[in-house]
Amino acid sequence: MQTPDAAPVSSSRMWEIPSWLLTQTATHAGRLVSEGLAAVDARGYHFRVLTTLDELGPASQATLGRRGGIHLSDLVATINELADRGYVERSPDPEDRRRNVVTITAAGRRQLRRLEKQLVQIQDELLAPLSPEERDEFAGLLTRLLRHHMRRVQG
Amino acid sequence: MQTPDAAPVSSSRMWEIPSWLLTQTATHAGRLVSEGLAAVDARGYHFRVLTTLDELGPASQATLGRRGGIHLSDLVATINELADRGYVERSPDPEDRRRNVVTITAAGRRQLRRLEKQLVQIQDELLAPLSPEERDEFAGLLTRLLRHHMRRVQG
DNA sequence: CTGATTTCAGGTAAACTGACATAA
DNA sequence: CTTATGTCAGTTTACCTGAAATCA
Repeated sequence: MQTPDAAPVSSSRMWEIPSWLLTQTATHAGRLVSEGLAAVDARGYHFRVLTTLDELGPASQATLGRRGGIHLSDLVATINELADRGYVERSPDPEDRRRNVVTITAAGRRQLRRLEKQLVQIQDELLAPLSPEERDEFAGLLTRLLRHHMRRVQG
Repeated sequence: MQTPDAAPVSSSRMWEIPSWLLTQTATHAGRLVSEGLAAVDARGYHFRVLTTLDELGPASQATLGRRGGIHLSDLVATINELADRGYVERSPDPEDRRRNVVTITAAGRRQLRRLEKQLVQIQDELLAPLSPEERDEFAGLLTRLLRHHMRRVQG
């Protein structure tokens, strides 16, 4: 048979479009994160919730959602998963009976350490081709872009 | 009532994680692209297929999928959508009866120009906080990362 | 009343998996 | 036989919408 297309992937024009470069690279990053966290039975939302809890202390779900950048509707399922695994506890807030107070457990803190360890490794894999200086530049540029667009949508 | 969380969004620790910066920024980019292309009744896959067709000339769906970075299963629906709008034509390949030959139409080329125009504007919105030199740097870093990870998975 | 909190039911785009019939 | 192609059905992740019940 003939193989009329030798090039493995991607029309040359797409490489000139930053939004395409960005979303494609993010897809690979997402895969690395998913796989790395799945190795310790977790996913991205778990880290976001646990690290926010570790930083803030016990918090309501609404607060966790805002600080962790997770929609409240998704938070319900995430908290369910974390509670099933014994990493958080959900109890009613006596001071405001609408609220649940979510608390990280000792097992949750241990799991968070595992997630952090995985994430350090994942960053290294993600940024492998870049020098330390370039990694800083890259993070700096992303931070500026992200700050700019966060203000535009839901400041 | 009290507002115990003044900060609008995102635990400080997440800002130190490049993969998080990357995927979050890509989410904003994806939103800009989706909205911008929806304004001309299109989505991301449409541009990828049309620009690849414009660059390669008539091609089989398998070739389009490989060059456009789209799974064959998703290509079927994308070609259906583009054919419904009169932007491409799908006809059997006489030389290989398994294949369809997909051809861009004149209307398809006009639509592609519209998509390109939208995308230029979108890039400007996405990269607004960066100087021209920084935009080049940013694209260069992304290109190196993407090339590296494309080889790792499906070289 | 308004407004905040939690929950549930659903919808999206993009990437992906598996299966199948057809034909090279 | 194996391999390539096109099609269909379905999953996953992250993000997002809307509605409802509860309560401040």
